[in-house]
Amino acid sequence: MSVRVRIAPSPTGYLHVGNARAALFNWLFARHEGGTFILRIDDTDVARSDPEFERDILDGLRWLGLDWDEGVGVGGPHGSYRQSDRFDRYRQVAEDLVATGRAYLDDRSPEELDELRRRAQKEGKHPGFYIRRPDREATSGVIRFSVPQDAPVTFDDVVRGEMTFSPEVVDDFVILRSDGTPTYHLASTVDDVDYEISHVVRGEDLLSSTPKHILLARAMGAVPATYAHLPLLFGPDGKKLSKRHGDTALRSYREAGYLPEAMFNYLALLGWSLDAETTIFSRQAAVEAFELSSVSKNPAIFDRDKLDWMNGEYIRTRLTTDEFAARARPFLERGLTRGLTADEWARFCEVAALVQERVKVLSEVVDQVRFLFEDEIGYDERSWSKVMKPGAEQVLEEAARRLEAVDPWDSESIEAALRAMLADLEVGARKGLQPIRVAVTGSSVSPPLFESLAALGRDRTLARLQEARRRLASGSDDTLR
RNA sequence: GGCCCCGUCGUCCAGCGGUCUAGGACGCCGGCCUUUCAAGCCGGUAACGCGGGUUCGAAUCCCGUCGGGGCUACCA
Repeated sequence: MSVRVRIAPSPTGYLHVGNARAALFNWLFARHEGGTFILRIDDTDVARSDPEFERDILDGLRWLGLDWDEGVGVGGPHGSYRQSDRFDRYRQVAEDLVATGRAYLDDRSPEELDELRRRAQKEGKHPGFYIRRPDREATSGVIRFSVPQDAPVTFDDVVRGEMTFSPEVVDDFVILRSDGTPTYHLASTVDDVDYEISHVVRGEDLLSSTPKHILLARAMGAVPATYAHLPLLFGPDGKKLSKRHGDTALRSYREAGYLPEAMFNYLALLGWSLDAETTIFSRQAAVEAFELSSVSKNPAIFDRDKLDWMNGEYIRTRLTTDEFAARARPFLERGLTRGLTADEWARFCEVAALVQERVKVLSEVVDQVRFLFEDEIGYDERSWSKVMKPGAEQVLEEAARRLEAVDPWDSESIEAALRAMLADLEVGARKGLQPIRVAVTGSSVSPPLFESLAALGRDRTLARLQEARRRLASGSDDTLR
């Protein structure tokens, strides 16, 4: 039997990293098995669904490199892959189930239902214990699936092993709302059956719903899919990853300048490993090694620190300097809130290699090179007070004098001139170079000095040394930032 | 409350009865390198929740316990 898996996000929010990971595992499984990866949009919640979210989901999956073979955006042999287009089909299934006695119309009020739940709770039973087919016949209301009470539901979960649920804890769940729209359980299961999904690979939060899906599929006369429940993703507090934890939208990582390759690699490691040693691996290597059955059962905490490290690793070892510069450019221009001129772009490219090994995310680039593009740099107060000690004035003056004469204006000549100055003044590199760094870049932290000056250009360098000296002389703090 | 899942360093992952004085990665700490910051290199810190079994032998199997989590809607 060929493998057909799907990811079925509901467009009620931006693509969540948890869903992205579920998509990733489905994709890995499909690619490893030579199967089919399907994208379906579960928009049965018409009120909360929004096309913007659907677009975000598609963009996010593409960004991660998870291409799908069938589904929204690419089509396929099953017609629409959007559930809102299939409401008639779901309604038909629900009605058929009623006709064959496997489901029933229920017009009990919320109050009556609540009462039944309370009673069950009080008796220490499952809340749905008393919510079964009532004696009276209804002619309107919701349609509930009638859970057969004669046998437990057993299935073999690929990651968790054999699961058994006794029928009294599976409630007679609603499959069709009173307004005629299907619930998730119905729509999802009908689609899994209709689209011949072989494996349902999803989050563990749906583990307890699985008996419902199996029962429904069987009632439709189908063989239920094989199920595999992935461990959940937690925030640092050990709770299911949610908005409270900050960035749960994949797009925010994309916008912060994480590389899709790094994100892919990191996500793959949450609940799976290629082997005992390997941390960094390619998509291809992951596809080759992936086994659904070796997915971990433990929930995983999303660790931003490790992601940051990994992204830095990808930036500095998997990207050529040209690639880095090109990928950094949009982030740089956004940070600067303007486009770069050809001259400025060249200036950036001069120091790109040095910046490349210093950033963890692309959005940090602008902080490293802002001094190259903005004249009003201001001075970081702490940096200033740390280096502008007695003797700094002399260093700045001397540096200016010597830099004026440097020819050609490149990092080698600049370094030679400044090192000669250090020797003549008999000051160490730390003491002699830091004031220059702060004067020119505004901060005691910057890319290497000589290359920075070379990229900045002689005129700007001299002007900044001049400005720093003026400020030093006046004792003014008007340029502090 | 009911049902279900999970339990190895702070975090992620390895370990599938002996090779474990428990391995890798992030983080953290220290050192080296060094014009700052990074990076790099070297070294270190740190875990089998607890209690019973089973077994010649358990991180690995079983039971209990404790802890964490999920579900419990006319959301998905």
